[in-house]
Amino acid sequence: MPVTLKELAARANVHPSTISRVANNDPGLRIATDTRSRIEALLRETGYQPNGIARGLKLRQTNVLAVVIPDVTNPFFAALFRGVEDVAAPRGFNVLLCNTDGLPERQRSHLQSLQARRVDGVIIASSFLKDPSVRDLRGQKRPFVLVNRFSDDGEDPFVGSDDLLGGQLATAHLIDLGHTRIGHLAGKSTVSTGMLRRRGYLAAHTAAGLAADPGLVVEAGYTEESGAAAARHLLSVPDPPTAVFAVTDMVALGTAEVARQMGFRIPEDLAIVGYNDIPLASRVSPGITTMRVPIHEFGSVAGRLLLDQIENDEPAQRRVRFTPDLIVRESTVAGLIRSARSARPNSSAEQGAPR
Amino acid sequence: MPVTLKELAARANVHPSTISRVANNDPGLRIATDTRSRIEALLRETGYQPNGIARGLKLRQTNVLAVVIPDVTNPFFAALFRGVEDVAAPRGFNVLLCNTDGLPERQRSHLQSLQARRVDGVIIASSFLKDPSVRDLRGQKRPFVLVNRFSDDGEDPFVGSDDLLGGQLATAHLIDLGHTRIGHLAGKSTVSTGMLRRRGYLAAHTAAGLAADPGLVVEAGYTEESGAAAARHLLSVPDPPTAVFAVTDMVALGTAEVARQMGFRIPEDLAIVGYNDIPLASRVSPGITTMRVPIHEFGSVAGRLLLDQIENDEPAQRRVRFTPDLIVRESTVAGLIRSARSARPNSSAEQGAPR
DNA sequence: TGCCGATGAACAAACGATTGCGCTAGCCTA
DNA sequence: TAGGCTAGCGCAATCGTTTGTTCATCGGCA
Repeated sequence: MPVTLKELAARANVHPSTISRVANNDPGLRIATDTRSRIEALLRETGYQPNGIARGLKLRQTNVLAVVIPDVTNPFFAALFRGVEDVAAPRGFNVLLCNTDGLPERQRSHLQSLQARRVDGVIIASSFLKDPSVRDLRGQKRPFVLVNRFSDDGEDPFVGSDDLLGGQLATAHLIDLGHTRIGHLAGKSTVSTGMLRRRGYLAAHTAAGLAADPGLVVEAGYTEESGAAAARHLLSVPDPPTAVFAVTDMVALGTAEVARQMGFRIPEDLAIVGYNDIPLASRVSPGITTMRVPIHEFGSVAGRLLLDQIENDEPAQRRVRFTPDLIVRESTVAGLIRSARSARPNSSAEQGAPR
Repeated sequence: MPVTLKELAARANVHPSTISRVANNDPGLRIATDTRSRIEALLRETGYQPNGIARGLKLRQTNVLAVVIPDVTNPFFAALFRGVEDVAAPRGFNVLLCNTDGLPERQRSHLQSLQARRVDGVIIASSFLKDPSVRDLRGQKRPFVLVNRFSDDGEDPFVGSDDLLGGQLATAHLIDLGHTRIGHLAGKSTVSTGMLRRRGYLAAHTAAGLAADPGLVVEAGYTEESGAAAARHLLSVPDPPTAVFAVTDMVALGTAEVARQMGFRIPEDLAIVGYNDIPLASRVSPGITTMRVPIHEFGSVAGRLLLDQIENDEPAQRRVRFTPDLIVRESTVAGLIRSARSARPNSSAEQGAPR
């Protein structure tokens, strides 16, 4: 059992409050030098660590953040989390990780538990456009930041990419390559990324004077498995598309796998574009053309936004949106020179800037 | 600000303790039915949630676990974490995630912070053979479980694979293929996995009556980058090996990349075996031959061991070791039929059993 | 009527820290 | 020598729960 203030006080023949002030380096504390050194010696000797629970109760601050994501085994969310922890740890915050598997019910129960725990702030990367959980959160005083997906078109603090533009650029790339029958393995229409990227897909068609075939848009979810299932469906229609824009790289990977199984050559029979540029996208063969977003930065910026809210006690309703960059690989263009430089994320590449 | 017991008590004209007992469904509580229903209505109406901090202070239990790993963007550790959370969440525990990047100093500071926070238990996957942090942990009363790496040959609760056997099987596979000059991109000798897999590598040589060339063993760390650097080194010697056993799949991936750059064909000029069978191993081309271990189960078993310790308040000094399975892919054997079945993790495959 | 046992709920002491305020010396000054 | 100032600490309330104990009331029974 760790030592308490009371025990130390007994050993030093002073009142607990005195120890507390010395340990916390209370500015403006008037204390005799010998008393202070006696106490400091005791603190060192015992390695006293204040009980964080008691401290939290008194100070109404836990120094704990929480990150709520669909699934940390998805590399996108793992990188996101690192971004958060990298800014939180140096500031003395620990971070809880909650996986929802995309289930609203699990998200709700996690958020409820986090509320009971009185975490100081929450970062949510699993929100829906209409999300009771987010609405509850707004009602509480608890600071939060949405990442990647926003909710309700609200004015909540948010960090993510310009998904409308991203969807448009991805699709325009396929149009530029001469494709006219372009499919879309869409995200859920209940999720902002799904809605906006799909809208971008349509906008690119309009801008090019092309008519998008509604039959070529199928909802594919966000996992590799659901993507594969949707792709199997899409590629089985009588007149299949010659190219697809997948809402995420994971969906693109599932698609590539299914396409290969069905005898499509990539990119000759089917060109594929993904989204996010997760590390996997550049490692598989063929490399997946994708929209690069600064994933780690999503996390670190969101973390900073959250910590500023917490420490300055201000609403800080900022919204940060990064512009995604098209990264062209072999899944859309055959015969690319696959050098390390072009195939792997390149740190000197131009990153989208907040605007 | 959430509602407190005291406020509810005022509204219901009863003492806070009465509310508490009703909320907690205190068995053996004698209470008038109308009082009870009045309180229950109030609880429902206000959606009362006890303050977890205050609760934790009183009950000396936080219902928080912590997982300490090198880096969650490494898919191995991400899967491990999921295993933990999947058993912790249903039991009402939240899980803190701490990344150390393999630095003892960061591990120490994390563990100190976790101690201050009074987490109920810790799972460590980043321990060293001689690890002051682990020794400190033994000194505390705080339950913990080591995963993947153990420490000090101690009797700490542990979940991992039989690394000696794994190293032996991996190397024997290369010997079986006819290789006689086999390199080893070793883990750190300060880490149990590094030490044992290297020992297994040597044992396989001995068993086959082969002499291992000490010049072909280089320490490669655990990241792709450090693995690549070590591989560059190893492959530059005058008489380079025709095969290597890499301590992890990440190191194997770095090796493959470097080998390709240096003009080695895989597996014709250089065969590569990894360890862990992370999802990436089956997705890259050529697929990486590796030793499969049940990663998710590492986490879930460790979580269960830890929770049992916490809830039953017993030491539960169990050690669980899984036997790894050799998964052969194209990085050691050319011309394999790359079907989905053989290239992707197969859930019906025989998993190593605890022994 | 008087006593006893249930019954129903209040009381109060924790848990371990933080912090505004009050108290007691000692010293200086007038 | 009395009064006041200040340095150096102690006091005690507080954060929100939990839980052993006590207390009042009431009905029943002798």
